[in-house]
Amino acid sequence: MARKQGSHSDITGPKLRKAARRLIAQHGFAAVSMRQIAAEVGVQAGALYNYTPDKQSLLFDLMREHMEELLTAWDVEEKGGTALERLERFTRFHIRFNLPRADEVFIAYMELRNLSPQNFAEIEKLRRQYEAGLEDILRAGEADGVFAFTDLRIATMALIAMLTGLNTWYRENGRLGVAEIETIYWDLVRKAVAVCIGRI
Amino acid sequence: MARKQGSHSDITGPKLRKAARRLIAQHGFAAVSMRQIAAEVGVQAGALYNYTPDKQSLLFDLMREHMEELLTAWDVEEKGGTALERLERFTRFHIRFNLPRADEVFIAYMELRNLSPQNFAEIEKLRRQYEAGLEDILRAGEADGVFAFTDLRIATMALIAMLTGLNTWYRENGRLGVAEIETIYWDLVRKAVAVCIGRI
DNA sequence: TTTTCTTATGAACGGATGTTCAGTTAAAAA
DNA sequence: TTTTTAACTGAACATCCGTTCATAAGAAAA
Repeated sequence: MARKQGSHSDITGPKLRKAARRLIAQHGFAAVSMRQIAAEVGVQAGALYNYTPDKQSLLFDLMREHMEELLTAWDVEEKGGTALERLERFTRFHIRFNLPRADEVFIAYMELRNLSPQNFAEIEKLRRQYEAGLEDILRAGEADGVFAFTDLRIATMALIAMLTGLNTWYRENGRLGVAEIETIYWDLVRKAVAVCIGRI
Repeated sequence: MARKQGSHSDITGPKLRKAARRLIAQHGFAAVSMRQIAAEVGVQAGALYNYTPDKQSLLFDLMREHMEELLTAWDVEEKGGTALERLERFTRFHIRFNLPRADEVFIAYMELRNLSPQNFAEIEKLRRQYEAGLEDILRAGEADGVFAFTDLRIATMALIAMLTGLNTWYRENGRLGVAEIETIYWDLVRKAVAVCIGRI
């Protein structure tokens, strides 16, 4: 036996990425074998090498793809308005983009250590680019006197960690819908960095 | 050759835990072999099985040990005072406890999926116990009218994610000392949940 | 239809994996 | 000192790993 009926790279390629994404998110990159992925695709292990030069590239491509989608989607968002409006837009965007991509986000955060040094550097660059988007907003707000925090870099990282942490406990069909969650988080984010006059 | 000079279970035991902690944090549980761990201990792979029944138990014991140390240390902290004082104590405790335990925290968050189902359930129980500590404080503060948030559970998870995220970027000998970081984070935490009167 | 290109198989490669165990030697107890 | 116990070796087990490749067969082009 050799080539199967109906087989086509436009079908097998996406199948491979999907299977790899799911299995790596569930068990971890190192714990998943090429044979397991091949089985989920419905193909022998050797066939995967028509689509990726090696296992490492498979992981790297998944992560780069995700990060580039993230940056592209953020680029498309409206950019103007007050710092407060921009921060709300970032918060809602981050949640709306990440929530339906549980596996991708999980991999992007958990499998960094399984990247080769140069691949790691490239992903890290993309990630810093995204963080810079939030940092710019916070900086602008501080200059305008509407935001107040002790340290810009820490505030940036703290907010991103808070938002991304959502992915660790959110489950579809849970108690709250995405729109509600967005609003709840926006409330926390806004207050954390907003200038606050009055009690406390 | 067999038993080595100076060998003793009181020495090799801790050495094993330390080596396992470091290697698993660096490369991931699945990516680290018993032979690698043994090499770092300075022993053959077979010798490790005097200290752990299998690889899975090694991971589980590391995680349980960490979680129990965390809960014990938190139990010892003072419990009284206003909700605001209690929240500050929790914030500073969390940072002070977790920062010097980068490897343990990393493992506790990243390797959950490599636990067997019953081991996972046990670790999850301990983690929820810790989260309940913060949740109680937030609930008390809300009842007293000093804290305000839309959803108690989300506020709890958001704050923990924000605090724990610190471990992903903090480096010893960095720009800021632990005391400063504590204060900066306490500022963010306090504002995020505090009742706020005035602008914004 | 015939030819060419794509997409797969399945066996094979060397090496790594977790774990077991009989045997050996150092340390502790008698 | 002799005996017992604790700690470790080194080889072996079956199995899995990522990757390569000659080969086969379906799909597309001629």
